[in-house]
Amino acid sequence: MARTAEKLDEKIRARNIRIILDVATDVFSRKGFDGTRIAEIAELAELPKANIYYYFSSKEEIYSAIIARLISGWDDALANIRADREPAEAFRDYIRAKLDYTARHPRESRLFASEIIQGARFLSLKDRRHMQKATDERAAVIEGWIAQGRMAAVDPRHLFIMLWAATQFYSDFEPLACDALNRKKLTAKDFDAAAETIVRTILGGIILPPPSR
Amino acid sequence: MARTAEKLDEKIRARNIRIILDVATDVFSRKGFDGTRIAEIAELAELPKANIYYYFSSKEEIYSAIIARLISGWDDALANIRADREPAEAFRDYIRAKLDYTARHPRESRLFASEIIQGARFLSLKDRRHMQKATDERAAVIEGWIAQGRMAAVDPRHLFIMLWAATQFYSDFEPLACDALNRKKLTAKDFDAAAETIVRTILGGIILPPPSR
DNA sequence: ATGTAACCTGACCAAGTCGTCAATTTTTTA
DNA sequence: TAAAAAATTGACGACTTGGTCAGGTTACAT
Repeated sequence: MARTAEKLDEKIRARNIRIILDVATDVFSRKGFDGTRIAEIAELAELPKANIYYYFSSKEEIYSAIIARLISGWDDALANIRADREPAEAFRDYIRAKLDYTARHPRESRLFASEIIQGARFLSLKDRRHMQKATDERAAVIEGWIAQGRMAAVDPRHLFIMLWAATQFYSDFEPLACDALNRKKLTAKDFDAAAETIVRTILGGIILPPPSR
Repeated sequence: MARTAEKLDEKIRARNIRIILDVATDVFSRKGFDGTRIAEIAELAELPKANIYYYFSSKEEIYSAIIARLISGWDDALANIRADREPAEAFRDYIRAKLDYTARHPRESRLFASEIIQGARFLSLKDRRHMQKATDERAAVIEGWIAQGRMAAVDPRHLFIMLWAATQFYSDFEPLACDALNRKKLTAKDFDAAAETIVRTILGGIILPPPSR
């Protein structure tokens, strides 16, 4: 019967596709699109190379599948920027959520970064539009806060870029972050300190008012 | 005579090497190390491929030469962080200098970023130590400012990471920046607005004090 | 049991890759 | 101008790559 067939079908397909995407994420994030060999993905997935091509018709298809999968992850963090929230708390939660996500998914983060650096060749127009729309909406929220006098009048789009950049950095450029912090590897504590610094700097600035009197 | 020989030697050698490094920077920055074909470098340099190998013994040698060349560029921006300066002005000038450099050398910036993302495979230990030392020295300056009560007590190393990340972003992730700002291409005005936003946000924070009274 | 659809895979290919080399031309020196 | 040094280059070879395919096996419905 079709139902049972589909079920097993799902099981084997789903399992293999999951494994392939999983190890492919790892390799792509370390070697980039061109540096990645299908043979290496096959090896790590413990499948013959031809079997990879049974599920995916090309290297690009695997790559695109990974990108499409990870974009939605950022939406959750962005959801913190809502008009009905207190700006300070919204930004704090956003920064923490974004850092948390990037700390938990460094490979996806790096893969995406390397894709953008090389010109966003495989980032679908749909995904780009989705991200643009998300940015537009949050920018509107921030402009509302500014109009209400609850925030300084900064360009919300550049502000987003700043936050995105600061949070991504720790995963994307981990070797640089390690050097800057004198670490062999980044720990959860380092991500906490990063959140602390970013939140404090963004919210309050770093320059103290001159001593009163 | 040796002097004359060296002179012409310099001319032809220097010229070809300059051309090769120049076009190689372009290709490497767009395609990454593995994606770059020596044949393409040769074509753009208008030299036969074998001639490239007359000056460089491998693809890696070209790549490393480029990296070594660009690191010194950042030192100039960092020079703004000096103990004898007013913190606010020092940071403003640093941010502007860094953004200016990255706007003028986007290819080098991207090449470096892609090198780091892929694990800093070819970044020499010497270069890494150099960057670490530069960070250490500026961190000490900032700690001095904090001790003097001229700055909020933020972790200077995370602060540097923030500034580095925010300034690099516009070149490294230009497609994302374009999407976020609704642009086809970034202009000098956009870099000005970026500097304005970063400086204002970092220095003063974005949260206004509650209206007095 | 048996037919069928899904799944698996070793062997293969055409296209491209980096890097080499021997032979030639150009430039410099004496 | 002749010898030497530097620069140039077409052709080539060993190797790797993404992708194909025909023929096999496994899982399942009936």
